[in-house]
Amino acid sequence: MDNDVLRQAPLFSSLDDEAATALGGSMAETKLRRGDVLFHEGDSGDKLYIVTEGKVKLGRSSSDGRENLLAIMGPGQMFGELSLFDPGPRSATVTAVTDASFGSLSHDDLLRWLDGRPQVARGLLSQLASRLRKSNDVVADLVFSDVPGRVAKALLDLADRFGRTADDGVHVHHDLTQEELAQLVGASRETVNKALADFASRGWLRLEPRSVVIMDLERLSRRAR
Amino acid sequence: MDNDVLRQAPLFSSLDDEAATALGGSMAETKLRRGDVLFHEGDSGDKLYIVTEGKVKLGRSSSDGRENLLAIMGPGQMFGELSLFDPGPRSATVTAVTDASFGSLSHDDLLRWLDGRPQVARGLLSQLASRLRKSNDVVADLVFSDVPGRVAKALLDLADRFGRTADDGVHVHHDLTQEELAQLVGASRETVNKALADFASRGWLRLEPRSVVIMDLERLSRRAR
DNA sequence: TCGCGGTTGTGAGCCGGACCACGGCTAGGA
DNA sequence: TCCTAGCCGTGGTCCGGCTCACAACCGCGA
Repeated sequence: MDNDVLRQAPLFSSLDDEAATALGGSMAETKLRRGDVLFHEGDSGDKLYIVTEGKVKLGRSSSDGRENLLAIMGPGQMFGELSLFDPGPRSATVTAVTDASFGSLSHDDLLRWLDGRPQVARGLLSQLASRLRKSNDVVADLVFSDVPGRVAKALLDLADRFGRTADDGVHVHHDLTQEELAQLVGASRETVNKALADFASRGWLRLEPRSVVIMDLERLSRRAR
Repeated sequence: MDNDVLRQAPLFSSLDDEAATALGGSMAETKLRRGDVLFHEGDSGDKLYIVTEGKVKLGRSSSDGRENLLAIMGPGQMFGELSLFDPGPRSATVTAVTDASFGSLSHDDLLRWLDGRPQVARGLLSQLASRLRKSNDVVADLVFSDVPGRVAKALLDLADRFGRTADDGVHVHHDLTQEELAQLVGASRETVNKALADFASRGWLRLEPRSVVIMDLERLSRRAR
């Protein structure tokens, strides 16, 4: 396993080298191609995954087939922890949006790890707490903001995590289709497209396939609030 | 502190008597009257609270003053844990919906407790995981369901936690005004009122002030999905 | 007893955004 | 090289739900 990437994960950042190496040793590696599904909502399974390369989407679908994305996860981020501590089927489907690889850890291995190392438990708790805070923020956005506002916020979040600053703006290769972006903000593809077109016509950003270049972070942030 | 109520809290249910008594000993007690605020969104503070009596609402408000309720908490339920593990200001305002009392535990006391007792850490993790799962469900409902559907779901949840079954139906003294119910499901007071009136006219429930009697759980559940 | 603030019931009008229907564009496979 | 499948851009229509407006009601304190 690639220790450097593991160390990016908030969960492991506080571990000393020996501990990180030992934990890395008990992890298995998985690889996926764009579009491949790692597991489906409703599946059983108790593995925890950490993205080492690429991006995945966590999604759920309604009874009539519509989709909603809970999150996009990139290198260093962790998912699947719900099934570890709140037993039950997987609550979301995980699909690769780019070719991607992961380290995985089983329930048993992790629990063995937890008992001796209170700082790992502390790390997991703060990880979950921060996820919960974010999820509550998403709820507030759905209630308070309109679609353009939510699109702006999503772009800023993606820029924060995946953006590279250049002299013509922040390049964000989010790797999402507008359809996926729409599912992420809980809106229709058409409405999201119109919001993006509007932002572009104001000169706040430039659209590229599966990618945007943000030219005016300031105004975009204001629109997000 | 009242040990019996503490034992209802999932967090403490697995503790033996000695441990529960010891933890109870380090807790302080707080009481509030209906309408009183325990703390505001944005306040600093690192206390964890457990409701021993009554109900509270956790809410956040938008910049333009509108409100949104994240949850209603009753006896045995815990809140304020976010500030424990994800340092930062309180993310919601907590207000008493009925006269209420709480036990509280400080950050330091809890951490002292955590180190020696892996099963408490396990309990906290599963508590947070379950909260996260619920929060994700709320997001899905906001995206997929219409207002009557969300109202039905909220009533069923309240019935599950606070309802008493009698021969004329399940009596749910939720203690919420229709305004508060509306904030809980992310809709306007008027729309919620119309949804309730519609359910009542179909004979699924009977409306009473700050309370409902559910007469047809079956159909209400179907409407919720 | 009489207001009076907070709550509940209900109608009218308007608007954001979903849904539908295209047409153009691009990339990848035969 | 063309053909096809997925994307992307953009109009038109319609409807759920928000806002506004007002009336009835209930309990409570002066």
